[in-house]
Amino acid sequence: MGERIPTRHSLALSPSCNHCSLSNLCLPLAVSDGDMGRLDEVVNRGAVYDRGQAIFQQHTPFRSCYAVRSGAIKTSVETAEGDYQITGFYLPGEIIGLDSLHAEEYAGSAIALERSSVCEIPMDQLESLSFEIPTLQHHFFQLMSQEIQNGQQLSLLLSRKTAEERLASLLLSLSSRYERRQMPPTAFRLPMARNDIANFLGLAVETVSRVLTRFQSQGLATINGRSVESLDLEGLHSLLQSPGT
Amino acid sequence: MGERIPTRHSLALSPSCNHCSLSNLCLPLAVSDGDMGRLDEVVNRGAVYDRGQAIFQQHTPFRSCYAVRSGAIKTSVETAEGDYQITGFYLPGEIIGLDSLHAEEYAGSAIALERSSVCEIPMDQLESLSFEIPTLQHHFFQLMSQEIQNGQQLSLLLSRKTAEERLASLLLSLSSRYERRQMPPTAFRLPMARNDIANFLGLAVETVSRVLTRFQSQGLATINGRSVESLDLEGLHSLLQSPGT
DNA sequence: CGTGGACTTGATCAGCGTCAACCCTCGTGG
DNA sequence: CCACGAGGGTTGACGCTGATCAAGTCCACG
Repeated sequence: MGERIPTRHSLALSPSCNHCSLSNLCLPLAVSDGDMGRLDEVVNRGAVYDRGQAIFQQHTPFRSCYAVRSGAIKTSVETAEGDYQITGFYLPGEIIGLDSLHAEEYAGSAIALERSSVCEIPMDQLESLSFEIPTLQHHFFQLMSQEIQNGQQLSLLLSRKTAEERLASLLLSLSSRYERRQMPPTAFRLPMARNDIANFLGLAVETVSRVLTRFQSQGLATINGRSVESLDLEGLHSLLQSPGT
Repeated sequence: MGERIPTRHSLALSPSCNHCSLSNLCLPLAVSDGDMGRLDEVVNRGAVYDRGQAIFQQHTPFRSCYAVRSGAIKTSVETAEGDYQITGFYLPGEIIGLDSLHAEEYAGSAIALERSSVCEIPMDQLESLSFEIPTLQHHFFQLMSQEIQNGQQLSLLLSRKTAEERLASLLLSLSSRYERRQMPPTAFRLPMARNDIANFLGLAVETVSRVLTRFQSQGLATINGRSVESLDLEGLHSLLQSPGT
């Protein structure tokens, strides 16, 4: 259990953001080579979390955002009334915690879906740094506004789409994100449980299960537990066109 | 139609953000008196839009965010497939357009729900200015992360709440926001049509109508068209407690 | 005073949630 | 090595919430 296993892809020991294999997805893409040293001083690289462990928890003091380095993370918010909503799934190169920047406490929790490593970005230091590196401030504005848009897309999906469309959207989103990470877009492992998918998409677990088997029988994908194969990207896309107009 | 009517509350001619009656809600709260002049140079104050007019439109070149000065604004996104989702209602002192900061084009549209005036904030200038005024950059980070959280709350509402809970949430949100603006929290006018409410909350217009009349018959509010009176804040709040635990 | 859009009300219907049973997989321990 | 149990996943039957369709009313406007 507590054994130390080197993270795969040998990410673990990379001494600088500069040499990280994710440098074209992550913060480094906003920082010139000359300023990279400054970034390295601020970022704490490579903490590892096991499946189920929390990177941070709602209502604890806010310190840092985190860049996902390997694995996969889910973020969620919980209301006083006990409703629980997963707000996103994050893959390597993506940043979590941006929704808490304005507060003293984390606005939500982040849990590792599988053994994952993350890089800590202490935000007080980063904020100072971004006074000196204009492109960095600009990049954070971009990241956050992108995050707002993702939320809007999610809202749209939750209020207007059918169960099939929701699942199709999720599969296509994962597919394209894996593709950007040089991984096969039509065959991958789902890092999250059916439960998580259901919660994220605002459906019941049973519905998720049913729709996925329906996809299977329609030849849109081969799905076995968490493994997805031969995704029919075209077919899924055509599900999203509402028959309007 | 083209007649010039002075905006109410005599906001129209205020020469500086400093003297604006919204200065404790809007950008000025992040700027010291000494720096206020710099802010004034950047902000274009007081353009007026009639009901139905667009402050900006999706897919047009992004230039500026806008602070609502009087009236009320709705923002929305439209997908390629023709789905249309209202993403928020904005009251005086609130900022619109933050979701587009990262892009060349506006990610959504903003439409005046009633005759409204807004102050334009050209973002290239503001971004430069925020290098020099640390509290301003910080404030924008805060605004944006608040906006992300609003989106998460909306997602939660759309995926977990019943029609009654959604309406109750909206009424309570408006109520508390009016209160912060020194207006009565239990009696106000709804600036938006039933259609807009329905779209925003992911319901059919008919459902909105039915639920509102049900509220009325339960004594939770007196609702007549767009006028809301004697809101029972306690009662509405108790609707939100899911009977869990 | 008349017209069109916003709003309400009623009847019907279906998508998806809920409840319940079952299965499959994998890790644990005898 | 196998038995067991627990958690995740699938499948089926049923009912409810809210969408849809269809009239009808109210109101603001010209």
